Amino acid sequence: MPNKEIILEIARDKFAHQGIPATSVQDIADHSGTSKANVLYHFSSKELLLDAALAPALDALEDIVAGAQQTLLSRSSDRQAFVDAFVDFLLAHRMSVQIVVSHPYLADSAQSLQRAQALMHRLASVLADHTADETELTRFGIAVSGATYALVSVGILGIEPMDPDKLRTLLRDFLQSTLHLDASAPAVVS
Amino acid sequence: MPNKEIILEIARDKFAHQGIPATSVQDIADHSGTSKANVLYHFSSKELLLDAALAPALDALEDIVAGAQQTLLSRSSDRQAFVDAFVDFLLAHRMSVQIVVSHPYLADSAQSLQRAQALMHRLASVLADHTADETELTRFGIAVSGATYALVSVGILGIEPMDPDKLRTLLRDFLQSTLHLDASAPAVVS
DNA sequence: CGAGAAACTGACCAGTTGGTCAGGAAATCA
DNA sequence: TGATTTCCTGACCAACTGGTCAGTTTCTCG
Repeated sequence: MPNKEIILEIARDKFAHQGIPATSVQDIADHSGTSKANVLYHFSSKELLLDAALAPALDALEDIVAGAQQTLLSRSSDRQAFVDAFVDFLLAHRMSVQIVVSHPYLADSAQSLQRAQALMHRLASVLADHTADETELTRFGIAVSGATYALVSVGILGIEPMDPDKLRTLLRDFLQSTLHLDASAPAVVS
Repeated sequence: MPNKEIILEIARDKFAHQGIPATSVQDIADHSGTSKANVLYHFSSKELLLDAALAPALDALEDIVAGAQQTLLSRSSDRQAFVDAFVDFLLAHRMSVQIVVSHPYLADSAQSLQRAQALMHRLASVLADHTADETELTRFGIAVSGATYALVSVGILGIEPMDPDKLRTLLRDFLQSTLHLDASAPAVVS
């Protein structure tokens, strides 16, 4: 495994668990067993390091959004598939998701966070059936943020992380009901 | 209005919107129209400033938790009242709530954040009917975190803050359903 | 008025931040 | 082998961090 990937792994972990501003390049370097100068040699700046760390997750999210946009989620099976894909995404990229969600205020100081925000907005629009309805958007925000919380349950409540399978089921049920995607098939066409 | 209160107001706003580590005492001083030295004269340290800023919210939460613990939420009306009180709390102290929720990783570096964590844990226990059931705890986490998100909807999605009344209704409905407090009255006694 | 307390300030401190740079190892390739 | 590129480092920089302190202004109250 190349050293670069290790640094990214550590960076994700630190950014997620200590917050971006509280995580110094020095810090990441130390835990990666290298020097600060080397980290900056590979990634030029702290911001670009963050961008590199979040890139895989954002690419994955991009795919999900594109997929949802294509099917328009009109059929029940489409929506079912979407939720599954989204939950898989959350679990696969939990660190990155945690980073993005817990730093909304840094959106204009880091490109990747801005990109993430734009993606979420697009996804919300699709889910809200292109109406950009205020309530529906907020509901989506609740669902995503809440689901994210479950991922990092070590957070506020200080409880231990759950069993992955149990978590996956919980998230699926939660999203299904919150997004009103569980019932038969309410009107979706504009 | 005494200058001290202004500083606390600014501090809450800055801590909530920029994050605690990214908000310097200098920053707060500037926006309060005073000097850094004066801020530290009143609050001794950044940490104690944070404690002072969060105190009102934590006191209010303490009351809510104590109330819930007393009634044990066994009657439907009790639970109804709890949700109402909790939503009122969220709306009244949205800045403080945002601060606490978005800085779980600083829990051991600030007393008030630790206290907040303990309070949430207590509340979760009461809601989970003293069973400390893993799933139920996580569900509570989802609800609180998700509801909090709605408060700061300027966050990820970059949408405008909602009309307070609409928001209040949305939060109430959301909590009711997520906490399974809406139906008649499932068994609660141990 | 005048004394004492409270509020407030600029200058200063040691430590840390992100970032640069000249140069040393290590790998690659002829 | 030697030349070149890639990887990596310590030393250094200006800017900023939280915090201290000696001294000044402003308020309070007799």
